[in-house]
Amino acid sequence: MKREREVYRNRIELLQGTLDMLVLKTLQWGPQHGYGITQALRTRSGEVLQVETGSLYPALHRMERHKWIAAEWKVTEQNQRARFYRITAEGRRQLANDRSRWDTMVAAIASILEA
Amino acid sequence: MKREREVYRNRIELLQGTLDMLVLKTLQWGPQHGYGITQALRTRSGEVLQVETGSLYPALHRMERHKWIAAEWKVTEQNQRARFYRITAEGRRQLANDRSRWDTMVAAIASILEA
DNA sequence: AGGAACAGGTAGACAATCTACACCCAAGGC
DNA sequence: GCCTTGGGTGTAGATTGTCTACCTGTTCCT
Repeated sequence: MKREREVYRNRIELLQGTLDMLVLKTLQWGPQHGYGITQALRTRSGEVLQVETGSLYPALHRMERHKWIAAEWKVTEQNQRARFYRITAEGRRQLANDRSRWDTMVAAIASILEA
Repeated sequence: MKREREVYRNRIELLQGTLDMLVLKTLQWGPQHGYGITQALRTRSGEVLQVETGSLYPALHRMERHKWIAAEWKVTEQNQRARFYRITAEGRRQLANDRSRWDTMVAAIASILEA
């Protein structure tokens, strides 16, 4: 287990399967590019969530294939080209689904931990 | 992704890495054998958490190797031989650690989802 | 004799994530 | 002109926990 490493870092590996939900949620705030998503998740979580590029980009491509998000090349405020993603209607459905599953699971775990 | 399956079942695959924590917590209520742990988690979570034997037994063996739990063959009330596990001091430390990480992550996710 | 429930277990596939790279561009300093 | 820093996208390969789908054996009840 990776958890045996001496230094614990707050990678989302602990919550495998929640990255998609987090990305979809981020895109609900407005279109964003990969780098921007990473930063948004980091700052909005109080520096807790660190998404690796090796996790993020495959996830974005996967979600694009599933048509949960749609992409477009644009130029950033820094005048750099970047791939902007926006959430689709299907993505919103997926997000609602993920959230409901997440809430159920967290409640279930809580009922165990607080027993 | 496994999540593409039509029927969603509440397997802990969604929260990969939390099984150890749940098992340790269960053992804090008292020594228990594998089959009993599965049932305890299922009933105490309101039938939400379904731990597969193919996940549980490898996890138990892993945790025994790490000395988080210790095992002993005994006979159940049903007069069947079973391997009873109890949590060790190291296991309690691990549990505290896991819990703290879990709480941090859940709070971080919540801060994203509720933004 | 047969079946349901109890109990432990494994082999092999799967898939998300991580580590560690590579590449390109823009802006600013010197 | 050159170099560094930060922005931005991406992949290959390894790791690893979990799942699916099996198997074995026992006890108890009818």
